[in-house]
Amino acid sequence: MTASENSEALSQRLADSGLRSTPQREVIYTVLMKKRDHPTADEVYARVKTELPTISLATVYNCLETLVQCDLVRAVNFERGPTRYCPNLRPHAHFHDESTGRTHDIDLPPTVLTELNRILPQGFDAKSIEITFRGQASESSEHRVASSGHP
Amino acid sequence: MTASENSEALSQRLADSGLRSTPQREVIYTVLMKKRDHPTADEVYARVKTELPTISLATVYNCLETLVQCDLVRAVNFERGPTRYCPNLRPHAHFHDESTGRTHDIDLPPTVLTELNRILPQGFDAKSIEITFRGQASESSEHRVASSGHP
DNA sequence: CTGCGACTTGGAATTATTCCAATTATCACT
DNA sequence: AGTGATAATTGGAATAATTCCAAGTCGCAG
Repeated sequence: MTASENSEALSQRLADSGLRSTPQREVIYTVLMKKRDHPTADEVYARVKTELPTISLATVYNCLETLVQCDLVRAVNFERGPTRYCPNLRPHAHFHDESTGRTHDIDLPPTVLTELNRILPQGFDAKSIEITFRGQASESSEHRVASSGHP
Repeated sequence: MTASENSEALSQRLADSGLRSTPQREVIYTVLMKKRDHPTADEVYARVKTELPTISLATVYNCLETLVQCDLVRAVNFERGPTRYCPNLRPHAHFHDESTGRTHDIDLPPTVLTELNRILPQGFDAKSIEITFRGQASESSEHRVASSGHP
């Protein structure tokens, strides 16, 4: 997918929600797509500033929230720390490597999702499931999945 | 399990970690066991104060952290909001009811856990898994599982 | 009974995020 | 092109949750 295709998809999605495509939203989305490493709002702010030096942190928060609303980005919360943002839209879990602090995306087979929904007692209707593994990932696993994280 | 048994278990666990059993720790643990509704630190603070009026919020945070370290309590983080605390030690997921704000514990069959571990690529070794459902729970599900939450 | 380390306390500091009021940009329509 | 109306951005102040820190207290080993 090319950059302009992304941008197209972005403005389309925004338009669908009755929202405008702005330079700020575009750059923020591009930044997320370019380095898919679950950055915090602060980190996004730092990266975006090289391209839009006058952008404000408030705008970064606003735009990220907007992207989340449009289902273009997922907000991810690990224990305590700040919210992180992830442009991977396929159903996936997160593996949080406790020794490196990095976060890896783990694809979720649909069978697992249906299996999980089965454990819900009657009357519970889940709209979304969030799964987080915590542990260690070996050196060699480094390049096996979409990944990366906060150094 | 009686109150004194709980207290016994508590001081035992603490001792195992080379820590002392203190009134503050005991009351906080008791409070969590009595109303198992995933309270925040603030809520715990409020409840504990009726018994120990001079306790400080810092101590509540310290003690909760201690209990988490000793594996007597689990810290639970839903998106953004403050950390909540849960004395249910059996493997379980959380169901977050978006309309009431309540949190329900959902028991996890061991088969599901092994299934989940199977989706991890080689080299990933998970020490823990956290699962959160988000959605709606119907009226009738109210009393089917251990539950409750922030009103 | 005394000293040492563990524990608690209050308040200050930090961090992440949200709020708000004032601009600025963009669109729809003339 | 001009003009409102509406949406978006901005900076700074405000809030919320948590952590930090220095001082005081407690309890047990010697």
